[in-house]
Amino acid sequence: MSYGDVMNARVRSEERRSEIVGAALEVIAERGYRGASLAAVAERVGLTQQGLLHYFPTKDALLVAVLQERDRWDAVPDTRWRVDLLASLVEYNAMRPAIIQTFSALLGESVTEGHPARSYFTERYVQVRENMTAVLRAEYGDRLPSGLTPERTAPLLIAVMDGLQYQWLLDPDSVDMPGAFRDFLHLLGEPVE
Amino acid sequence: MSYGDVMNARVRSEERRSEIVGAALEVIAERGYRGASLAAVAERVGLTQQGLLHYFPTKDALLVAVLQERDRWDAVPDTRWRVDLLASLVEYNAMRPAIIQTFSALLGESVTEGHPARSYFTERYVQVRENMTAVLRAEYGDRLPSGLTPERTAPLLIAVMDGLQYQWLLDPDSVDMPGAFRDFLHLLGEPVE
DNA sequence: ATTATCTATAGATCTATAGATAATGC
DNA sequence: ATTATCTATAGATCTATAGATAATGC
Repeated sequence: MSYGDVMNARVRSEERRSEIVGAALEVIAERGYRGASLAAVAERVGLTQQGLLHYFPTKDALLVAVLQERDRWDAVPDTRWRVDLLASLVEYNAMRPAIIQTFSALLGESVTEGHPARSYFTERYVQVRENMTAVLRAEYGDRLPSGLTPERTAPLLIAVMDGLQYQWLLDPDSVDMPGAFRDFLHLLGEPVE
Repeated sequence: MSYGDVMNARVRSEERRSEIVGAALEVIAERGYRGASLAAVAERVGLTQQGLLHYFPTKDALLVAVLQERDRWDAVPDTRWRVDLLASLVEYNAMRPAIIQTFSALLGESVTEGHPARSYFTERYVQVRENMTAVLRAEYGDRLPSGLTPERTAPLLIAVMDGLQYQWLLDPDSVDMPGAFRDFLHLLGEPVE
Protein backbone atom coordinates (compact mmCIF):
# COMPACT_ATOMS: atom_id res chain seq x y z
CA MET A 1 0.00 0.00 0.00
CA SER A 2 1.80 3.02 -1.24
CA TYR A 3 0.41 5.69 1.03
CA GLY A 4 0.67 3.58 4.15
CA ASP A 5 4.16 2.46 3.36
CA VAL A 6 5.35 5.96 2.75
CA MET A 7 3.85 6.91 6.06
CA ASN A 8 5.54 4.00 7.75
CA ALA A 9 8.84 5.03 6.31
CA ARG A 10 8.31 8.58 7.52
CA VAL A 11 7.31 7.42 10.95
CA ARG A 12 10.29 5.10 11.18
CA SER A 13 12.62 7.88 10.15
CA GLU A 14 11.05 10.22 12.68
CA GLU A 15 11.42 7.59 15.37
CA ARG A 16 15.07 7.18 14.53
CA ARG A 17 15.60 10.91 14.80
CA SER A 18 13.87 10.91 18.18
CA GLU A 19 16.06 8.10 19.41
CA ILE A 20 19.12 10.03 18.32
CA VAL A 21 17.95 13.21 20.03
CA GLY A 22 17.28 11.21 23.19
CA ALA A 23 20.78 9.78 23.10
CA ALA A 24 22.17 13.25 22.50
CA LEU A 25 20.37 14.54 25.60
CA GLU A 26 22.06 11.81 27.62
CA VAL A 27 25.53 12.39 26.24
CA ILE A 28 25.25 16.15 26.70
CA ALA A 29 24.20 15.58 30.31
CA GLU A 30 27.37 13.57 30.81
CA ARG A 31 29.87 15.65 28.89
CA GLY A 32 28.31 18.95 27.83
CA TYR A 33 27.85 19.87 24.19
CA ARG A 34 31.47 20.63 23.35
CA GLY A 35 32.51 17.45 25.11
CA ALA A 36 29.86 15.30 23.46
CA SER A 37 31.10 13.41 20.42
CA LEU A 38 28.87 12.32 17.57
CA ALA A 39 30.44 8.89 17.88
CA ALA A 40 29.26 8.57 21.49
CA VAL A 41 25.72 9.55 20.53
CA ALA A 42 25.76 7.20 17.53
CA GLU A 43 26.99 4.27 19.59
CA ARG A 44 24.04 4.62 21.95
CA VAL A 45 21.58 4.08 19.13
CA GLY A 46 23.64 1.39 17.41
CA LEU A 47 24.86 3.49 14.52
CA THR A 48 28.25 4.57 13.29
CA GLN A 49 29.09 8.24 13.55
CA GLN A 50 28.65 8.53 9.78
CA GLY A 51 25.31 6.78 9.95
CA LEU A 52 24.14 9.42 12.42
CA LEU A 53 25.16 12.20 10.04
CA HIS A 54 22.57 10.86 7.62
CA TYR A 55 19.89 12.13 10.04
CA PHE A 56 21.62 15.29 11.23
CA PRO A 57 24.14 16.60 8.73
CA THR A 58 26.23 18.48 11.32
CA LYS A 59 26.75 18.45 15.05
CA ASP A 60 25.05 21.84 15.32
CA ALA A 61 21.99 20.51 13.50
CA LEU A 62 21.70 17.89 16.21
CA LEU A 63 21.93 20.57 18.89
CA VAL A 64 19.15 22.50 17.20
CA ALA A 65 16.99 19.39 17.35
CA VAL A 66 17.83 18.97 21.04
CA LEU A 67 16.76 22.54 21.79
CA GLN A 68 13.54 22.14 19.80
CA GLU A 69 12.83 19.01 21.78
CA ARG A 70 13.13 21.04 24.92
CA ASP A 71 10.64 23.57 23.64
CA ARG A 72 8.24 20.74 23.03
CA TRP A 73 8.50 19.24 26.55
CA ASP A 74 9.23 22.26 28.63
CA ALA A 75 6.79 24.74 27.27
CA VAL A 76 7.60 28.21 28.45
CA PRO A 77 5.02 28.92 31.15
CA ASP A 78 2.32 31.03 29.58
CA THR A 79 -0.27 33.42 30.90
CA ARG A 80 -2.63 30.65 31.92
CA TRP A 81 -0.13 29.38 34.45
CA ARG A 82 -0.56 30.17 38.10
CA VAL A 83 2.21 30.66 40.60
CA ASP A 84 1.43 27.47 42.48
CA LEU A 85 1.85 25.50 39.25
CA LEU A 86 5.47 26.62 39.26
CA ALA A 87 6.00 24.80 42.53
CA SER A 88 4.69 21.64 40.88
CA LEU A 89 7.03 22.17 37.97
CA VAL A 90 10.00 22.36 40.33
CA GLU A 91 8.82 19.20 42.08
CA TYR A 92 8.54 17.48 38.72
CA ASN A 93 12.03 18.66 37.78
CA ALA A 94 13.42 17.16 40.97
CA MET A 95 12.33 13.79 39.59
CA ARG A 96 14.24 14.11 36.35
CA PRO A 97 17.82 15.03 37.14
CA ALA A 98 19.15 13.87 33.77
CA ILE A 99 17.19 16.37 31.73
CA ILE A 100 17.86 19.17 34.20
CA GLN A 101 21.53 18.33 34.00
CA THR A 102 21.47 18.49 30.21
CA PHE A 103 20.03 21.97 30.13
CA SER A 104 22.01 23.27 33.09
CA ALA A 105 25.20 22.16 31.35
CA LEU A 106 24.05 23.77 28.09
CA LEU A 107 23.11 27.02 29.84
CA GLY A 108 26.54 27.17 31.44
CA GLU A 109 28.32 26.58 28.16
CA SER A 110 26.08 29.00 26.32
CA VAL A 111 27.63 32.06 27.98
CA THR A 112 30.95 31.35 26.24
CA GLU A 113 31.71 33.12 23.03
CA GLY A 114 30.14 31.93 19.83
CA HIS A 115 28.37 29.03 21.50
CA PRO A 116 25.72 27.65 19.14
CA ALA A 117 23.06 27.66 21.88
CA ARG A 118 23.74 31.21 23.01
CA SER A 119 21.03 32.97 21.02
CA TYR A 120 18.57 30.22 21.88
CA PHE A 121 19.03 30.87 25.59
CA THR A 122 19.12 34.65 25.24
CA GLU A 123 15.82 34.63 23.39
CA ARG A 124 14.27 32.05 25.66
CA TYR A 125 15.00 34.12 28.73
CA VAL A 126 13.47 37.21 27.18
CA GLN A 127 10.35 35.16 26.58
CA VAL A 128 10.35 33.49 29.97
CA ARG A 129 10.75 36.82 31.75
CA GLU A 130 7.81 38.25 29.82
CA ASN A 131 5.56 35.32 30.50
CA MET A 132 6.53 35.10 34.13
CA THR A 133 5.73 38.76 34.46
CA ALA A 134 2.27 38.08 33.07
CA VAL A 135 1.74 35.16 35.44
CA LEU A 136 2.71 37.32 38.40
CA ARG A 137 0.49 40.16 37.24
CA ALA A 138 -2.47 37.81 36.85
CA GLU A 139 -1.92 36.57 40.37
CA TYR A 140 -1.00 39.74 42.22
CA GLY A 141 -1.89 42.71 40.07
CA ASP A 142 0.60 45.53 39.56
CA ARG A 143 2.23 45.23 42.96
CA LEU A 144 3.18 42.16 44.91
CA PRO A 145 2.76 42.17 48.71
CA SER A 146 6.42 43.17 48.93
CA GLY A 147 5.74 46.27 46.86
CA LEU A 148 7.81 44.98 43.90
CA THR A 149 6.31 45.05 40.42
CA PRO A 150 5.82 41.85 38.42
CA GLU A 151 8.49 43.10 35.98
CA ARG A 152 11.10 43.28 38.71
CA THR A 153 10.06 40.05 40.40
CA ALA A 154 10.14 37.85 37.29
CA PRO A 155 13.96 37.78 36.85
CA LEU A 156 14.33 36.90 40.53
CA LEU A 157 11.92 34.03 40.28
CA ILE A 158 13.72 32.63 37.25
CA ALA A 159 17.12 33.15 38.89
CA VAL A 160 16.01 31.17 41.93
CA MET A 161 14.81 28.27 39.78
CA ASP A 162 18.08 28.13 37.81
CA GLY A 163 20.38 28.75 40.73
CA LEU A 164 18.73 26.10 42.87
CA GLN A 165 19.19 23.60 40.06
CA TYR A 166 22.97 23.98 40.16
CA GLN A 167 23.15 23.61 43.92
CA TRP A 168 20.86 20.60 43.76
CA LEU A 169 22.67 18.87 40.88
CA LEU A 170 25.99 19.23 42.68
CA ASP A 171 24.69 18.01 46.02
CA PRO A 172 21.16 16.60 45.91
CA ASP A 173 21.28 15.37 49.50
CA SER A 174 22.05 18.80 50.90
CA VAL A 175 19.57 20.81 48.86
CA ASP A 176 15.81 20.39 49.00
CA MET A 177 15.08 22.08 45.70
CA PRO A 178 11.27 22.00 45.78
CA GLY A 179 11.20 23.03 49.43
CA ALA A 180 13.55 25.93 48.81
CA PHE A 181 11.44 27.06 45.88
CA ARG A 182 8.30 27.02 48.01
CA ASP A 183 10.19 29.11 50.54
CA PHE A 184 10.84 31.63 47.83
CA LEU A 185 7.17 31.72 46.85
CA HIS A 186 6.44 32.36 50.49
CA LEU A 187 8.78 35.36 50.36
CA LEU A 188 6.74 36.64 47.45
CA GLY A 189 3.68 36.57 49.61
CA GLU A 190 2.10 33.22 48.87
CA PRO A 191 0.44 31.82 51.97
CA VAL A 192 2.28 28.79 53.34
CA GLU A 193 0.23 25.63 52.97
CA MET B 1 74.13 37.93 45.02
CA SER B 2 73.02 34.42 45.67
CA TYR B 3 70.06 34.92 47.95
CA GLY B 4 68.67 37.81 45.97
CA ASP B 5 69.16 36.02 42.71
CA VAL B 6 67.41 32.93 43.93
CA MET B 7 64.57 35.09 45.08
CA ASN B 8 64.42 36.85 41.76
CA ALA B 9 64.25 33.54 40.00
CA ARG B 10 61.43 32.44 42.27
CA VAL B 11 59.56 35.65 41.79
CA ARG B 12 59.97 35.49 38.04
CA SER B 13 58.72 31.93 37.99
CA GLU B 14 55.75 32.86 40.16
CA GLU B 15 54.98 35.75 37.86
CA ARG B 16 55.05 33.47 34.87
CA ARG B 17 52.64 31.11 36.55
CA SER B 18 50.33 34.00 37.36
CA GLU B 19 50.41 35.18 33.77
CA ILE B 20 49.51 31.69 32.64
CA VAL B 21 46.64 31.43 35.12
CA GLY B 22 45.38 34.82 33.93
CA ALA B 23 45.47 33.67 30.32
CA ALA B 24 43.68 30.46 31.31
CA LEU B 25 40.89 32.48 32.95
CA GLU B 26 40.42 34.34 29.67
CA VAL B 27 40.43 31.27 27.49
CA ILE B 28 38.02 29.43 29.79
CA ALA B 29 35.68 32.45 29.67
CA GLU B 30 35.69 32.16 25.89
CA ARG B 31 35.51 28.42 25.43
CA GLY B 32 34.86 26.72 28.77
CA TYR B 33 37.35 24.32 30.31
CA ARG B 34 36.79 21.37 28.00
CA GLY B 35 36.91 23.69 25.02
CA ALA B 36 40.03 25.51 26.19
CA SER B 37 43.23 24.19 24.63
CA LEU B 38 46.61 24.46 26.28
CA ALA B 39 47.94 25.81 23.02
CA ALA B 40 45.50 28.75 23.13
CA VAL B 41 46.52 29.57 26.69
CA ALA B 42 50.22 29.23 25.84
CA GLU B 43 49.93 31.47 22.81
CA ARG B 44 48.51 34.28 24.95
CA VAL B 45 51.63 34.34 27.10
CA GLY B 46 54.04 33.80 24.20
CA LEU B 47 54.88 30.21 24.95
CA THR B 48 54.48 26.97 23.07
CA GLN B 49 52.06 24.45 24.47
CA GLN B 50 55.00 22.34 25.64
CA GLY B 51 56.59 25.36 27.29
CA LEU B 52 53.42 25.85 29.31
CA LEU B 53 53.54 22.26 30.51
CA HIS B 54 56.80 23.10 32.23
CA TYR B 55 54.78 25.23 34.68
CA PHE B 56 51.67 23.07 34.91
CA PRO B 57 52.36 19.45 34.07
CA THR B 58 48.78 18.65 33.04
CA LYS B 59 45.70 20.53 31.96
CA ASP B 60 43.97 19.59 35.22
CA ALA B 61 46.88 21.05 37.22
CA LEU B 62 46.23 24.34 35.46
CA LEU B 63 42.55 24.14 36.35
CA VAL B 64 43.44 23.57 39.99
CA ALA B 65 45.55 26.73 39.90
CA VAL B 66 42.64 28.63 38.33
CA LEU B 67 40.31 27.52 41.11
CA GLN B 68 42.85 28.41 43.80
CA GLU B 69 43.18 31.82 42.22
CA ARG B 70 39.46 32.25 42.62
CA ASP B 71 39.63 31.37 46.26
CA ARG B 72 42.26 34.06 46.67
CA TRP B 73 40.22 36.83 44.99
CA ASP B 74 36.70 35.84 45.77
CA ALA B 75 36.96 34.94 49.39
CA VAL B 76 33.89 33.08 50.52
CA PRO B 77 31.91 35.63 52.54
CA ASP B 78 32.62 34.98 56.19
CA THR B 79 30.80 35.75 59.39
CA ARG B 80 32.05 39.32 59.51
CA TRP B 81 30.17 40.13 56.32
CA ARG B 82 26.93 42.01 56.48
CA VAL B 83 24.04 41.61 54.10
CA ASP B 84 24.48 45.04 52.56
CA LEU B 85 28.07 44.11 51.66
CA LEU B 86 26.61 41.43 49.41
CA ALA B 87 24.89 44.11 47.37
CA SER B 88 28.27 45.78 46.88
CA LEU B 89 29.77 42.47 45.84
CA VAL B 90 27.11 42.06 43.16
CA GLU B 91 27.74 45.61 41.98
CA TYR B 92 31.43 44.86 41.79
CA ASN B 93 30.74 41.67 39.86
CA ALA B 94 28.73 43.63 37.32
CA MET B 95 31.94 45.46 36.50
CA ARG B 96 33.93 42.33 35.72
CA PRO B 97 31.98 40.25 33.25
CA ALA B 98 35.02 38.27 32.12
CA ILE B 99 35.68 36.69 35.47
CA ILE B 100 32.01 36.06 36.12
CA GLN B 101 31.80 34.40 32.73
CA THR B 102 34.76 32.16 33.54
CA PHE B 103 33.19 30.84 36.71
CA SER B 104 29.67 30.65 35.36
CA ALA B 105 30.96 28.53 32.49
CA LEU B 106 32.92 26.34 34.90
CA LEU B 107 29.93 25.93 37.21
CA GLY B 108 27.80 24.85 34.26
CA GLU B 109 30.35 22.32 33.09
CA SER B 110 30.96 21.06 36.59
CA VAL B 111 27.58 19.32 36.84
CA THR B 112 28.60 16.91 34.07
CA GLU B 113 30.03 13.56 35.06
CA GLY B 114 33.60 13.32 36.19
CA HIS B 115 34.28 16.99 35.63
CA PRO B 116 37.54 17.94 37.36
CA ALA B 117 35.94 21.00 39.02
CA ARG B 118 32.91 19.15 40.33
CA SER B 119 34.13 18.45 43.85
CA TYR B 120 35.53 21.96 44.09
CA PHE B 121 32.09 23.45 43.44
CA THR B 122 30.25 20.94 45.61
CA GLU B 123 32.48 21.73 48.56
CA ARG B 124 32.46 25.44 47.91
CA TYR B 125 28.67 25.57 47.96
CA VAL B 126 28.54 23.68 51.26
CA GLN B 127 30.88 26.30 52.68
CA VAL B 128 29.10 29.25 51.10
CA ARG B 129 25.72 28.06 52.38
CA GLU B 130 27.13 27.74 55.90
CA ASN B 131 28.74 31.13 55.88
CA MET B 132 25.74 32.82 54.34
CA THR B 133 23.60 31.26 57.05
CA ALA B 134 25.89 32.79 59.67
CA VAL B 135 25.74 36.20 57.98
CA LEU B 136 21.95 36.08 57.94
CA ARG B 137 21.79 34.96 61.54
CA ALA B 138 24.09 37.78 62.63
CA GLU B 139 21.84 40.25 60.85
CA TYR B 140 18.39 38.90 61.62
CA GLY B 141 18.64 36.38 64.41
CA ASP B 142 16.93 33.00 64.15
CA ARG B 143 14.01 34.24 62.08
CA LEU B 144 13.94 36.67 59.20
CA PRO B 145 11.00 39.06 58.87
CA SER B 146 9.44 36.56 56.48
CA GLY B 147 9.51 33.89 59.17
CA LEU B 148 12.13 31.82 57.31
CA THR B 149 15.20 30.61 59.16
CA PRO B 150 18.71 31.65 58.04
CA GLU B 151 19.36 28.00 57.07
CA ARG B 152 16.50 28.01 54.60
CA THR B 153 17.17 31.48 53.29
CA ALA B 154 20.86 30.98 52.49
CA PRO B 155 20.39 28.63 49.49
CA LEU B 156 17.85 31.07 48.03
CA LEU B 157 20.21 33.99 48.35
CA ILE B 158 23.00 32.08 46.64
CA ALA B 159 20.64 30.81 43.93
CA VAL B 160 19.56 34.36 43.15
CA MET B 161 23.16 35.52 42.80
CA ASP B 162 24.07 32.66 40.47
CA GLY B 163 20.88 32.67 38.46
CA LEU B 164 21.02 36.41 37.88
CA GLN B 165 24.56 36.05 36.58
CA TYR B 166 23.41 33.77 33.75
CA GLN B 167 20.57 36.05 32.73
CA TRP B 168 22.90 39.03 32.87
CA LEU B 169 25.76 37.39 30.93
CA LEU B 170 23.37 36.36 28.17
CA ASP B 171 21.70 39.75 27.92
CA PRO B 172 23.36 42.50 29.95
CA ASP B 173 21.15 45.22 28.50
CA SER B 174 17.94 43.54 29.62
CA VAL B 175 19.00 42.56 33.11
CA ASP B 176 19.98 44.98 35.86
CA MET B 177 21.83 42.47 38.00
CA PRO B 178 22.67 44.70 40.98
CA GLY B 179 19.18 46.22 40.97
CA ALA B 180 17.54 42.83 40.89
CA PHE B 181 19.73 41.63 43.72
CA ARG B 182 18.76 44.63 45.84
CA ASP B 183 15.14 43.80 45.09
CA PHE B 184 15.75 40.36 46.50
CA LEU B 185 17.31 41.78 49.66
CA HIS B 186 14.21 43.91 49.96
CA LEU B 187 12.12 40.73 49.85
CA LEU B 188 14.18 39.41 52.72
CA GLY B 189 13.20 42.42 54.75
CA GLU B 190 16.00 44.88 54.21
CA PRO B 191 14.69 48.42 54.18
CA VAL B 192 14.81 49.99 50.72
CA GLU B 193 17.33 52.83 50.61
C1' DA C 1 14.34 5.94 -6.97
C1' DT C 2 15.01 6.82 -2.31
C1' DT C 3 16.51 5.86 2.19
C1' DA C 4 19.58 3.87 5.52
C1' DT C 5 23.82 2.57 6.63
C1' DC C 6 28.60 1.34 6.10
C1' DT C 7 33.92 1.71 5.04
C1' DA C 8 37.62 4.68 4.02
C1' DT C 9 39.73 8.67 4.87
C1' DA C 10 41.11 13.74 4.92
C1' DG C 11 42.41 17.20 7.76
C1' DA C 12 42.23 19.32 12.27
C1' DT C 13 43.00 19.18 16.81
C1' DC C 14 44.55 17.90 21.47
C1' DT C 15 47.28 16.23 25.50
C1' DA C 16 51.37 14.54 26.93
C1' DT C 17 56.20 12.52 26.61
C1' DA C 18 61.13 12.56 25.21
C1' DG C 19 64.90 14.82 24.78
C1' DA C 20 67.74 18.85 23.02
C1' DT C 21 69.44 23.57 23.86
C1' DA C 22 70.02 27.82 26.04
C1' DA C 23 70.09 30.70 30.03
C1' DT C 24 70.59 31.39 34.98
C1' DG C 25 72.68 31.09 39.36
C1' DC C 26 75.62 28.52 42.36
C1' DA D 1 73.01 22.17 38.57
C1' DT D 2 68.63 23.96 37.70
C1' DT D 3 65.27 26.30 35.16
C1' DA D 4 63.04 27.73 30.97
C1' DT D 5 61.92 26.79 26.64
C1' DC D 6 61.96 24.55 22.19
C1' DT D 7 61.40 20.75 18.35
C1' DA D 8 59.69 16.35 17.28
C1' DT D 9 56.32 13.26 17.74
C1' DA D 10 53.15 9.48 19.54
C1' DG D 11 48.64 8.33 20.01
C1' DA D 12 43.91 9.75 20.57
C1' DT D 13 40.15 12.02 19.08
C1' DC D 14 36.82 14.59 16.27
C1' DT D 15 33.93 16.40 12.43
C1' DA D 16 32.80 15.95 7.95
C1' DT D 17 33.09 14.29 2.99
C1' DA D 18 33.05 10.69 -0.68
C1' DG D 19 31.29 7.00 -2.32
C1' DA D 20 29.81 1.99 -1.96
C1' DT D 21 26.14 -1.30 -0.74
C1' DA D 22 21.90 -2.94 0.85
C1' DA D 23 17.09 -2.42 1.78
C1' DT D 24 12.63 -0.28 0.94
C1' DG D 25 8.79 1.24 -1.63
C1' DC D 26 7.15 2.82 -5.97
